[in-house]
Amino acid sequence: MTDLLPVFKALSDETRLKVIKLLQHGELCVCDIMAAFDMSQSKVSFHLGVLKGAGLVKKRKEGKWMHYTIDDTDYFRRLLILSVMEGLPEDVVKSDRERLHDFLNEKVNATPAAGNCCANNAAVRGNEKRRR
Amino acid sequence: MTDLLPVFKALSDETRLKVIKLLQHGELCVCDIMAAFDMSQSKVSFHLGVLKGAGLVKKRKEGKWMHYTIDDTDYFRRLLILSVMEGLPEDVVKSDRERLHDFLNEKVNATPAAGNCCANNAAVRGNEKRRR
DNA sequence: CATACATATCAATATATCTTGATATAAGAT
DNA sequence: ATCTTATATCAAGATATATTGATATGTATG
Repeated sequence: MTDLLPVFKALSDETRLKVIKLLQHGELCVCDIMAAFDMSQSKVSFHLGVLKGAGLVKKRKEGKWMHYTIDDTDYFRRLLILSVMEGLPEDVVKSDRERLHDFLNEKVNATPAAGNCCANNAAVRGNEKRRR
Repeated sequence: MTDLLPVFKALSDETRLKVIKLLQHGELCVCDIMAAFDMSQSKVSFHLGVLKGAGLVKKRKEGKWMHYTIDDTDYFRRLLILSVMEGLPEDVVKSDRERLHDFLNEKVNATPAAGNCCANNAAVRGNEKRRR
């Protein structure tokens, strides 16, 4: 088994636990997560980087986008992931899932001419502040 | 299940993982752990406090001594503890177990007149420095 | 009761981790 | 080619956590 410490460190942050929970139902790209949590881009990237470093998520590049998923190749990590899914009550991420849902809808409907993920979405330009 | 975060936080420190590992074969008092790791008293107390706060160990008072053990009442924690026991290779704590072993021997043999745990042991008075 | 001992706690400092805002890079679109 | 978009990375500041040395508390011992 690999080094335990980085895995536990990666799991010892509320934001990252919520990111894991959000990934429960499948792949999301960075801007989906930004929209869901109304969180700045660098913050999201940072936390995804930590999760990646601990082998808890993996990424897949597709054009401009980077898609993240739960990495369930290792048994120990999968077990931890499972306990996060089980242990974090769904209502902790309720509003986040709602924002995500809305955002994904806009993506489908309102996408302009070409394949822009979120150009038309205000939550995208790192503006947690502006919105509050 | 209880709050995950404090549990993962408690596990995200090398010293505490080693303390858990050291407790694998049963109860130890604070000064045993001090001797094993050649570590200051307040440092040991601090880390035991964090583990206690996360429900990963429990304590039992006996006279002047405080004995700590793995707390295996909760299923999720027990599982994590198990992965620490399995995941931390034994040689990470090899020299610590040796020091512990020596210390426990001294305790049995050289204990003066009355029930002093470690009055006669140099490792006891918080002197990591002096020994190196 | 005065003293030694085992442990806990506290204040100050040191260190690690997160957050923010800015800039860099790479892929598409125009 | 140039501009826009998506993401990563970096430096600076903010916050959290760990370490140290000192003091406090409870318990036995002389």
